[in-house]
Amino acid sequence: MSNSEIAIIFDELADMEEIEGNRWESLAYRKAAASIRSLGVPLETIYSKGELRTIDGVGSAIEKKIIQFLETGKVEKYAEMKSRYPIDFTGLRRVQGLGPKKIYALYTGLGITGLEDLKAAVESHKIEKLSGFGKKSEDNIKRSLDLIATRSSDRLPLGKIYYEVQNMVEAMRESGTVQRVEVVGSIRRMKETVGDVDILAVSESPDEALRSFLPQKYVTGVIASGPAKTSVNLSIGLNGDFRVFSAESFGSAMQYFTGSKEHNIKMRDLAIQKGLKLNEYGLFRKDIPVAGEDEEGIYSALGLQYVPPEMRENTGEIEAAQKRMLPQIPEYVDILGDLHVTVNRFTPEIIGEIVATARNEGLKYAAILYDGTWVSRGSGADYEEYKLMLKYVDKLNAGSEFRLIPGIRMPINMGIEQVSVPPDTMSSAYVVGSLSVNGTSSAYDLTDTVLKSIKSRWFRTLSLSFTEAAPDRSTGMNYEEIFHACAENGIFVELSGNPDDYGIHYTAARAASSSGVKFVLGSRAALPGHIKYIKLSTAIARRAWIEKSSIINSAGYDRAKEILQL
DNA sequence: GCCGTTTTCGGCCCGACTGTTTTCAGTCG
Repeated sequence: MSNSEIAIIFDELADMEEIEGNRWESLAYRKAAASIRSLGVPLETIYSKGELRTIDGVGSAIEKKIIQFLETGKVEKYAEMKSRYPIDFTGLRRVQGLGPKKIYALYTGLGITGLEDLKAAVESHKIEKLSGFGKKSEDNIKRSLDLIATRSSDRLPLGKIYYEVQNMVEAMRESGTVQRVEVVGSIRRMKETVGDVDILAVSESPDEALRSFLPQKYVTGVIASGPAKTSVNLSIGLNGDFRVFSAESFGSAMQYFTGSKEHNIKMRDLAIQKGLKLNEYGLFRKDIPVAGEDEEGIYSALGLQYVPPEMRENTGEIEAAQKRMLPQIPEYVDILGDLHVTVNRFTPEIIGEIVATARNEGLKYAAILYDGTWVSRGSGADYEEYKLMLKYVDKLNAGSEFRLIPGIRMPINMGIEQVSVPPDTMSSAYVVGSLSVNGTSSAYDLTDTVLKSIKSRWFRTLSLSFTEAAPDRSTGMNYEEIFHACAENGIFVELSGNPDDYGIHYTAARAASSSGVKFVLGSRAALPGHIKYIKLSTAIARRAWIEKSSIINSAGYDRAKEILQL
């Protein structure tokens, strides 16, 4: 029973209430669903502490439904409504342009209950004859269905598109037809998954700008085009929204389109309380602009500390900013080293490439982790190679400002008792204990394995990775207990934003910050070219509200070595 | 259905765009 399961139930309740015209109930369910999705802890845990009502958007009625779900696996009201609307809302809402009302119209008019029915109706051209729909609607539905068929999720991992989007924006800047271009939306917030690409530009002639500055090589189709906005299909597999604003409004436009939606609702509410009005064009008293040119001015005019984009999820950041108590999260330039670069084979060429790439990323040091599974095989060849690597690193470090920290990565389900190398090798190397969670083991077993290994203290840093790309890594593992054990035993926890290898979710990391645990950031680069993912790892720390002082890599090489006890 | 530093009742973000029902509802962010 995961949080996302119950979030889906509330989202569908929202859809059904909307069909029945109960707008506010719908809004309430929608809000509760979003809140539950952004929790870092299982609802069970919150329930067992009797704290369900502390969740934003959960009142007495929704609390009852959550309890009912946790205790019986069902929600009565949902079952009752669903019997009247036997429709796969979750599936059908993936289709662009279909909301609750249109889905209901498709159901009553054509008996469509899911994506399969919809596809059949499109193929037999029944949609265009349906009242409220037309030829264009049918074409749009068909296009969206084709897109859905090519992928399992409507969102892509940030790391899979981040760097291409940067290139695209760079091309726009070079086009010279606009004065300024910025990426906003979930990419600016560095959300783990991205549903679309939002880009803003400054130009005095918006019409012309919208026509001319889109780099053709990235655009595969146009969805909508108005005087202030153009929506397109991008070659990277997502839709892109481009908007043009004047310089006076650019800050408020950035603020508005960076989101999140929930953060903005709270911001507007705050503005109203102060007798102001906030929209994408500025912050106004009556109709006189108070702020809007830059984001800082808007936050400041509302009596808030500046909130970094990564924290804008309405999970307490506005309240903290009012009290000027936002944590000191690290800036991207504060991270001086990458503490997880994978080395499967040692050659001077590979090491040279790692050093060159890391320097290029602005780093001062990197930990190169040799795959330690050779230990269990007890074979000598790899151990000899590892020793060669140590010697080579010593030589390299002596003559360079850039430093390497040699280390070993060991699977943690392989205890220290199986380690057959001399103990001094283990104690002099930076040892990372890793566990890859594939979703087949039970949550209890996993928690137990991890706790046991933490207590045996044979590694310095815990590195968890997940082959399941579930958005909340809802394995049911007891992160709270794991992080507390880490803090108690002086073990660090690794955060990684590598898109090929899901690390600990930011919500789990944030929930753990009260345990006092310290964090290590790593790119988990398997190839030198992936060292750039250290930026995505930093983003996770920022989203998790982790203080710069709790991150080992924000220290320089000498201090970091000291902390790692090397 | 939720929520409260003017409220326990009466509000609840708001503007852009599309397509179709020729004046606006539905969807999106």
